[in-house]
Amino acid sequence: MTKQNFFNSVFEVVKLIPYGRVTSYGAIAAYLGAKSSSRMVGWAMNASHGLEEKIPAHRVLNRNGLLTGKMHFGGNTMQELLEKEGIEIENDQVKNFKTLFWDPEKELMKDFN
DNA sequence: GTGGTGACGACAC
DNA sequence: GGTGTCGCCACCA
Repeated sequence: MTKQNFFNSVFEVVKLIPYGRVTSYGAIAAYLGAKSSSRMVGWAMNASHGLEEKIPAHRVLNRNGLLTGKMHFGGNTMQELLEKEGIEIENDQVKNFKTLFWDPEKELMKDFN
């Protein structure tokens, strides 16, 4: 629980995203208590590039389930990774996003109970 | 210390 | 409903 920095906390949450599930920047931001600062989540993802830790940033999408950051993965890497996990992508957007959506606050709180 | 920037979100038009 | 604008806060130059 090295909550040294904001984006470090983001990594902790992102790494908790289960296989074949996705979440949104806003959800993570809200979990960290800064839903208004969803940009910071994306900024944290930017830092995940050079990290040794394997951050499944491809599972983090924007509020619409759109693969906003696929360009940062390089081409369609992000989409291929999601499809490899059984997630259907259509027009750079996750199908059944509402179903595959993984809310950290909800899921983690359920785990505590 | 100040200013600019950003893988977003919400609201206004 | 699509587009434009503001806000939000951490990080870098």
